[in-house]
Amino acid sequence: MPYLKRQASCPEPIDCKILTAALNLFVKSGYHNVSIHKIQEEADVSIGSIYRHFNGKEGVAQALYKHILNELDELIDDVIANTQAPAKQIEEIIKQLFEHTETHPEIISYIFHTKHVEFLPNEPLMFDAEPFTRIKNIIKLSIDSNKASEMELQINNSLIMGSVTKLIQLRLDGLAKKPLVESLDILLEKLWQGLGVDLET
Amino acid sequence: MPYLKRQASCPEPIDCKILTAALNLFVKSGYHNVSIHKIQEEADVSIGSIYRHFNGKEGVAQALYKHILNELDELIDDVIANTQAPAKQIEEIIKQLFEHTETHPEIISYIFHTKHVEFLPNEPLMFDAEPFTRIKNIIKLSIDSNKASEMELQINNSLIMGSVTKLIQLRLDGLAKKPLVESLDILLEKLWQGLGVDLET
DNA sequence: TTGACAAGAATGAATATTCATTCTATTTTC
DNA sequence: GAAAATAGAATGAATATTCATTCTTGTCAA
Repeated sequence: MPYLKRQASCPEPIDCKILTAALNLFVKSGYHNVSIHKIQEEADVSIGSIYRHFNGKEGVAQALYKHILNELDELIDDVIANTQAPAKQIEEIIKQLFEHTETHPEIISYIFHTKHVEFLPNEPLMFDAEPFTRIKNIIKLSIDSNKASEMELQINNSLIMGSVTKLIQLRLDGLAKKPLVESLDILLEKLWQGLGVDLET
Repeated sequence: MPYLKRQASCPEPIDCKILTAALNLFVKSGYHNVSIHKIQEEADVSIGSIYRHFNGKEGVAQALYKHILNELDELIDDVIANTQAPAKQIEEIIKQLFEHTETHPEIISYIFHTKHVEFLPNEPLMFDAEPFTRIKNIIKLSIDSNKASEMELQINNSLIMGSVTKLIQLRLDGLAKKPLVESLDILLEKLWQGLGVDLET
């Protein structure tokens, strides 16, 4: 099973094999271009097992989705636990995302480069999911927003998460030559400047 | 003898009917969830015609893609013809995109809310397509970039196009309550501020 | 003006294929 | 040895594509 943090243990359990295989295939070809049979082949398990564990293809995609959102949520927990100022928390979250783009591109791709609605119609839109609403809140806190309207909050959020998402996608598509962490400082400088945030480092 | 006016002649040409139907269906359900038969039904033409005109489902999607990229290209032509300063050109392009999001949401959605690689594997990545490389160039011109590195240009581009894309997607998903044009001024202010661009209006 | 004829556009039933799912047999685990 | 897990061949529903036929339109001879 793909973990953001932990290493998978030695005798890989069958459901982890399935999820790992599915993740790789989904990311490479897109959900609809991947058949159960391909997953079965790649994971080196039987079709029966896939049905027993996940009750079919959509079940696999859904389990993956929830698993990864969970890990993202834990990542945010960690950042919050170890960082004080909201603005610093945002910086750290972005940094972590950029790093994971290098070390776990499939996971990041499944989050940031996939249109889940097209195969998980019953899941809430991703940016309504827990980790992203939390990020939105931290952004709100990090910017002096006494008199900020709903609309302005949305713009701030779009500036930060929009540019981060765009960079991640460029990198995943091979259009960004260097690891994103190298862009981090410049990006943050421009972001905070645009948003009028003063950081007393 | 008085006679009823003939049915309005000039019936919509068949390939337009097909493209319009396909666009609506693709945007609503996603390419892979739309069958040729649904297109046939929605367009009120025969399956044979779809094959005659576009040689199948993928052909329809491809024709749509090229058609829409073309229109976007023309939009940029217009803006360039009527606006001097690059920064103003960018502003106008963003404004047009925001307006089109209200008046032609399907078209904008097909551009900004679709993963084309998953069904048009032979088309270049969208942000490598003509209109977007042109936008990238205008952005480059609009920002004093004598000493700007490749990386910095990419960050600038991500800030602008990333936030614009994000806002458009929010609006298309119904998560932005008001038309985006109302956000335009604030967005531009923050963008230029972040990018260090002075506008002598 | 009329009717015969040709060219090509449109039709949609029939076909071929793909692929998710089911089901029974087999193996493993405790 | 019972229960749980795994296997993968068989099934059939969904769906892309083909193609023989019908319809439309334009041309030209009588």
